[in-house]
Amino acid sequence: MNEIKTKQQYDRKEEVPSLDFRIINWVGIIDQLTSTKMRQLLDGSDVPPPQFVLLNHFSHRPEEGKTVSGVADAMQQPQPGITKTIAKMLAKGFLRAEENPEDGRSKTLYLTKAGKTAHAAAKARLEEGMQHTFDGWREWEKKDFFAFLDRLKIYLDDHREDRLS
Amino acid sequence: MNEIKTKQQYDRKEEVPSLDFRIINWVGIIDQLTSTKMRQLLDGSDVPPPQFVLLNHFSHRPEEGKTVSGVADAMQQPQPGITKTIAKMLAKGFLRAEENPEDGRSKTLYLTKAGKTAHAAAKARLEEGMQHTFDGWREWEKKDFFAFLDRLKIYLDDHREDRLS
DNA sequence: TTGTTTTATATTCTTAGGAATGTAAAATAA
DNA sequence: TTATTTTACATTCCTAAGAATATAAAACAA
Repeated sequence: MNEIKTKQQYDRKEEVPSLDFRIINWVGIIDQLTSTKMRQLLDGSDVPPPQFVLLNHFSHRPEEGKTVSGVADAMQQPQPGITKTIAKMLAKGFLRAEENPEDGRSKTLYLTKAGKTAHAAAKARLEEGMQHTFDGWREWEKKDFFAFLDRLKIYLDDHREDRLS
Repeated sequence: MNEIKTKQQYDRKEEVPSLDFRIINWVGIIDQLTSTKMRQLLDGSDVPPPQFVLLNHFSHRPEEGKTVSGVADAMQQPQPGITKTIAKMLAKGFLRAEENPEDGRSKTLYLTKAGKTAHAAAKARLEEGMQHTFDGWREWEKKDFFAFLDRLKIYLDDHREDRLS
């Protein structure tokens, strides 16, 4: 991305994208592939992928209540989408909402027993289906890989200008 | 993903996902962030992200014609979505379709001059907007990072069962 | 206190993606 | 040759995600 290319180079028959570009591109492809896999693995369960992602989030420190906008921010997604997913999860009883007596606008969301159960079942399916993904990887390789991902994520996170609602 | 956890461990207050899971998860977050950035950078241009991705593909060996299903396969996306995106690109003149005299079912798609121009403009916007993403990275780090991504991608690619249409 | 701004969430609209299915041409089988 | 299957692409329907906006409560300012 930060290479300056001459017109000459652009005109080559086969254009080779920069490493920067390819990294971003590969991340997109991997996300595509894992999302597809995840959808297949969760197919037929009562937890579609968007809800699994939220269940995942709620499982992290489950005793703490979360707000819609808090979840939206953590998920780095626009609030309206989160509202809709949460509405479905409330309807299914995976979450429960508590009115906030201090502030009539907001409500606090908690994972229910049913939500925990659904999450565990979905997670088991995914773990089962993806257990061989990193076969052959050394532990340090996974750590190094994750460190690269984290470094990139932190940069992108720090430099995004949306700061969702 | 391939760690076997005891019930005991699952019941801890704060559940720490395995490294495998976190890698997949981080990829998803990075894709989310870069997609958002890309959408913002291309906003107002005549090339929305899905079309940019295809223009990118067509720019690679532009002299070779491509078929709808060939593109769908390369993009690892279902064919109907590709058909729709290509229809828009044909309408805008970014692509041109040639009948195949040998086979009345298929058609061959080529990038037009207008398509090349649109692609170059969109690419310049993206490069401009993302040029600092890898500031501070050594070349070997990017190479190592890409190698990890590629290794994971190859595994996922080899083990997907969809084999789109 | 009244008017304005900010904050939390909900609703609506549009586009994109995926699943299922349809159509028509080509390949294959009987 | 005729029937069946396969292949390439198109269409339809549904869910999801993003943009814009609405509503309503709280905080703040005059």
